[in-house]
Amino acid sequence: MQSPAALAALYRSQGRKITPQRQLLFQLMHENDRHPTAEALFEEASAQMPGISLRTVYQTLNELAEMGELQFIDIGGGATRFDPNLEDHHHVVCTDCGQIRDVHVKGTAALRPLDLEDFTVSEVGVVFQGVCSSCEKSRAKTGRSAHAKSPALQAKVSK
Amino acid sequence: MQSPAALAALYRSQGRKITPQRQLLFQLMHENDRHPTAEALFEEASAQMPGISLRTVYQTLNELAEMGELQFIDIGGGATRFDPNLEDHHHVVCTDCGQIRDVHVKGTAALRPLDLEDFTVSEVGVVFQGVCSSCEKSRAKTGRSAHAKSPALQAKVSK
DNA sequence: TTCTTGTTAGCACAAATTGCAGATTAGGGA
DNA sequence: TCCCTAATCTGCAATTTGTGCTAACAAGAA
Repeated sequence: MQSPAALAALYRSQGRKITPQRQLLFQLMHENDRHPTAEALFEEASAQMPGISLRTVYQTLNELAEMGELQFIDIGGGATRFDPNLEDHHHVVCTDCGQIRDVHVKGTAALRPLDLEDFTVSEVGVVFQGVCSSCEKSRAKTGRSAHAKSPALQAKVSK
Repeated sequence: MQSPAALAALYRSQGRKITPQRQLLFQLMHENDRHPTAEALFEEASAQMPGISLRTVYQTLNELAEMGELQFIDIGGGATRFDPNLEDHHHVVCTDCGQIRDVHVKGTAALRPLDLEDFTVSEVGVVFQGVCSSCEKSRAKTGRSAHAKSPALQAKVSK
């Protein structure tokens, strides 16, 4: 997404108001590359602006998504996460801790869906699943294997 | 996933019981390639076995997933969908109606994540987004554009 | 038949997100 | 600067999706 200032200008140009809540959220999102959930962002925001409503966070995220300034990513695991990175990129998910990282991927242009008729493809998303190094380490210690469970259980694990 | 008969044998070999509810669900899942949600499957099942519990559907799906007989897919849009197709395949999502289709994809082996250190990749998933032909048609008629909205709204749209 | 163990059904409950309505406030205009 | 009004924010109820718990059940073993 764009800088907080640019977003403010964009908002103003659409007759929307620049409230302190929005400014704070623009700021927090702009400097965040960890794909937080609405809840997580709400907590960060609350620290700086006690009293801000979770409802407002959701509302602002939805606005920004509609304006194309961020995208939602939903790779399993309960809550929707948002991604302010507008570059052409993809994601890596640790099946152990649920962490999501951005990656640039080479070779996506060569991907060819076979037997796909009657469908106009506009976008391609690639998700790599695996284990991050810190989970790898703790797994080696405890000797436990990946705890892939039901969707909801994964959600809990990923917190 | 395997045939209903094979599943029954597998269940039996694990000391699990073959109840009428399970038999019905095996059947329905086996012949379904539309990636239904638990709710959708519940409705199909209810038609043939009034009184079956949604709880039982969830339970059976979770069992099968644990046994590796089906996988959950979560491509945004509210409810988790399940996929009885165990072959190496990927998915196509219509951003208009939410329909999910299976596709085989050529070129995944050549995908290379760049700048990805400290991570052991074990699986790669590819999702193509676009518009299916029937949505394309109705869109042409009504002249409306894709209604990509908030995650929850997409969920509703996809029903 | 009776016991044992795995299952089902149903309801309460939890998490994530939205709908609604009344209280507030940003910002343009007098 | 002050005022007015549409846009916002908040809090809470409601919704959706899925799980925990437990009493009633069912089927095979003893």
